[in-house]
Amino acid sequence: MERTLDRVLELVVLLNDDMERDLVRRGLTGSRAHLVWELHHSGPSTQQALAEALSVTPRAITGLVDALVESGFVTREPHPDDRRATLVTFTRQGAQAGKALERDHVELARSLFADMPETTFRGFQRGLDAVVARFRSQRSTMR
Amino acid sequence: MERTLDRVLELVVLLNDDMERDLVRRGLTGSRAHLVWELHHSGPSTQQALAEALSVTPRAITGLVDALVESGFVTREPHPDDRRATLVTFTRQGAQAGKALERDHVELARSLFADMPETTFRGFQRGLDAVVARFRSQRSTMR
DNA sequence: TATTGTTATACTCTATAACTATA
DNA sequence: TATAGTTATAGAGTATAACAATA
Repeated sequence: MERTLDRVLELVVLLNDDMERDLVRRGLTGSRAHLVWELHHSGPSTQQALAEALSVTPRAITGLVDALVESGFVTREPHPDDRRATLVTFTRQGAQAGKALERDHVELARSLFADMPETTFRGFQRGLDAVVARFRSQRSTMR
Repeated sequence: MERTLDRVLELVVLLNDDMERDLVRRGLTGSRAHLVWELHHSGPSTQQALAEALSVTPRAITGLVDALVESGFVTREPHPDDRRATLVTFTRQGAQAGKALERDHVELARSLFADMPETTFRGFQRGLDAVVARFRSQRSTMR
């Protein structure tokens, strides 16, 4: 079982490195890409909403948005109903980056699983679901 | 396939959070724990060797070792044959932490897989090996 | 009063570059 | 010359706390 855990941890490293390469190519860091990814799926969002989505303090979002504004991925637009809030919004470049990340994601899934024998893939899926389910239940027990 | 990749990425997050909790309990950060883990498996090491093992610059090792010295996990001992080098060496507290990490690791493997049906576990192993093998070959192609 | 986002401050991890002591 | 490790400097990401503007 330990060997299997080590193999999982090896996969984590390989995945992180691979995804990081894609991001750098797109002019993003991991944290900024996470924000772009969130914006891509949720549309224009308040920084508060982003803070919750990324599980990070509002202060950290300020920094990430500052960086993404400067590099031309997003703008801060006034919130129509709440003058305290801003809506972080894609520029054209940002929207393109969001779509590119989506494509990279699909491509990664394909490159990992596409030519894997059907039964192997099924077995992997089943075990994976079991592990995640077990983890989730442990976690909800802890709180 | 995308759903499966998402599930893998969910597992990555769950694993990171879980391991992070263990480390904090032991008074370590992720990077420092990585160094402790390496020392636990390799014994007293030069900072150069640690830099290569952690895939990080020597400068980063200086910082990590400084922090671990200050918190009482390691000491810098003179290298017997090379007066330029230092041997980063466990204190008693550090050695205990190394063993504790080892126990946490075994415990994690158990909690993940112990009561998983044998066939599910086998299927998971097989798929996992296939994914990692595919990743490794891709990577070696790239260099 | 509560919420949104900011400034102020600090810590961790990392990198590059210049330098010292040794090999 | 080359190597081991340091100082100097910088940048990214994160956190807490105090604060301004608005709800």
